[in-house]
Amino acid sequence: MADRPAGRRIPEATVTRLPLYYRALLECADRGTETVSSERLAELAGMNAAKVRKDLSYLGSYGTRGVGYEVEFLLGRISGELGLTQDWPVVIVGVGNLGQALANYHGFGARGFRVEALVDADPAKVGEQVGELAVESLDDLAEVVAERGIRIAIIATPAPAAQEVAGLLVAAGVASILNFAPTVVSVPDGVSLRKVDLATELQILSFYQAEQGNWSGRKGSKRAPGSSSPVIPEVAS
Amino acid sequence: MADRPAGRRIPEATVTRLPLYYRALLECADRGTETVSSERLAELAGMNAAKVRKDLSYLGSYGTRGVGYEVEFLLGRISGELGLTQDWPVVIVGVGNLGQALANYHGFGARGFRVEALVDADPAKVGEQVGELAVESLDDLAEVVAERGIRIAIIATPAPAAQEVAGLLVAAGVASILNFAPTVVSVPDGVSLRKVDLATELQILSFYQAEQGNWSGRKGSKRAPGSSSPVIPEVAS
DNA sequence: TGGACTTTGTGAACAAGTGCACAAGTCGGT
DNA sequence: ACCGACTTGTGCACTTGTTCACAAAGTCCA
Ligand SMILES: NC(=O)c1ccc[n+]([C@@H]2O[C@H](COP(=O)([O-])OP(=O)(O)OC[C@H]3O[C@@H](n4cnc5c(N)ncnc54)[C@H](O)[C@@H]3O)[C@@H](O)[C@H]2O)c1
Ligand SMILES: NC(=O)c1ccc[n+]([C@@H]2O[C@H](COP(=O)([O-])OP(=O)(O)OC[C@H]3O[C@@H](n4cnc5c(N)ncnc54)[C@H](O)[C@@H]3O)[C@@H](O)[C@H]2O)c1
Repeated sequence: MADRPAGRRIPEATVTRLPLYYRALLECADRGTETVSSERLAELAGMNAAKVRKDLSYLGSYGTRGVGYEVEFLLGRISGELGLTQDWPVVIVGVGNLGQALANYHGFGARGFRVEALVDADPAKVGEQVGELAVESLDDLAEVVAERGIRIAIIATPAPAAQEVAGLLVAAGVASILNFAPTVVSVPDGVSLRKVDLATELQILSFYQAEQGNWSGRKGSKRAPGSSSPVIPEVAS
Repeated sequence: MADRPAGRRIPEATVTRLPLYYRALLECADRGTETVSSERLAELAGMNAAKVRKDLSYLGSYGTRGVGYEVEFLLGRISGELGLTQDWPVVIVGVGNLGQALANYHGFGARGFRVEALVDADPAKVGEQVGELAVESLDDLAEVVAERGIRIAIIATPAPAAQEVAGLLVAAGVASILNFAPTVVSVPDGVSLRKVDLATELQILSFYQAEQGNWSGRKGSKRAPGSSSPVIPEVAS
């Protein structure tokens, strides 16, 4: 009923699912669907209906009983909450194998982000053109970040450089970091850090693989084994 | 005390952390450290000591009070649990931007995995050499998987192809899939699925960014905002 | 207008995960 | 032997997340 979000705090688990709903809703919108039920949305997002409803309820009561949720409206609501009403400029530090793949990826734009700068420490790489951007020097990082109002950074350097780079980024004013280097990076309080670690993911899969056969039916649930956080909570330095 | 693991079931949250401890222990081993305390290990893994101890206790009681854990022994114990005593052959399906970066990545070998085959649907790509491997045809997927005893696959195709590819993989005998395509993929019971979604990660960061300033001190904890699961539990089809 | 049907929103039970705090071991020195 | 310093292992309280199940609210149609 409350048309106002009110002062609730959105649980962390819910936040991690909002992007999923967002994606599912975009699909609906593309198809021209006007409204979705929690059931349908759950199906599209690979989730269950009760969870969807509870999650959405944290944003306010925007559903209509007997009907469902208005796709366009909910999209606006979620993108507002996620801060996707604008395109965020992003800097990628470390333009190697992975950094280049990310730089060439055109899937970010559709999701609220724009790779705005590429930075590398290797003088041989600086000046090189990758897609529509030229690689800039690590020495100019602070300048690049400040001038273009960059708040979000992706670290794609080798592990040993990651912590140092993170420090530079924070000093330059970056407040959110996505780290691909397989190492623990700490950042001061007030900075968000998430990480993606391929080897870790594979190892988790490997664990359940090793359990093969006897994991199925675990706890009687139909839940697939590999789940939850590959991203560990990072504590302030 | 118990030298035997006994019949405990390792909690999911713990499983996702074992690779972290593993990595931290490898560092210790490299440095020649013989034993680590839970405190030290926690520091290296970006975790807290109590959690480390509790997690390790699920593997059995392998610490020595007053001393800590024997690095080599614990490494063996964890790699055993994670099934890393052998190198798992992995197939990458979709050799585009991302697939190539992954194929060229030499960080897997050090962590118990070996990219054994590259598969793509594009005839123009088939036969192309990427690193030490030649790209093979999607038509030969089943054969490739079967012949080389592949159990783990990485999907790096465009989103629309992901579900179909997953189906083929499962049919071919793959039991664990790591999906990079930003779409929900379902697999039958008995198959593990994890996903990595860049845009989702960035959106989560964006959420906390939007909250900037007022999230700090949330609940009085020092915890950085971006945490928990970017990987949602996938349910069997 | 009314009644059958659909779907939301949420309280409450349950399950999982986290962190504290401390007893119980272990060690090295005396 | 004993002591003091140190560190594990874990019971317990607490927090967070998930699921159920149902009343309330709305639609649709006759
Ligand atoms: N390539 C992959 O598929 C892949 C997969 C998983 C994880 N990773 C991780 O991602 C990171 C990058 O991997 P990669 O394969 O692209 O490595 P890479 O060696 O190809 O590229 C690293 C780049 O970082 C640059 N660099 C080094 N130190 C730097 C610094 N201090 N500041 C800025 N740039 C610096 C190097 O010049 C190089 O261009 C690594 O930590 C790797 O473990 C990569
Ligand atoms: N490139 C990135 O940095 C990046 C980042 C995040 C997510 N992703 C996701 O990873 C996936 C791959 O991205 P990309 O940039 O490498 O795309 P890409 O277009 O460069 O490569 C996709 C490859 O998959 C192949 N392919 C298409 N259909 C196939 C099928 N049915 N079977 C096997 N192969 C098939 C294509 O021939 C192509 O070689 C996409 O889903 C993308 O959204 C990519």
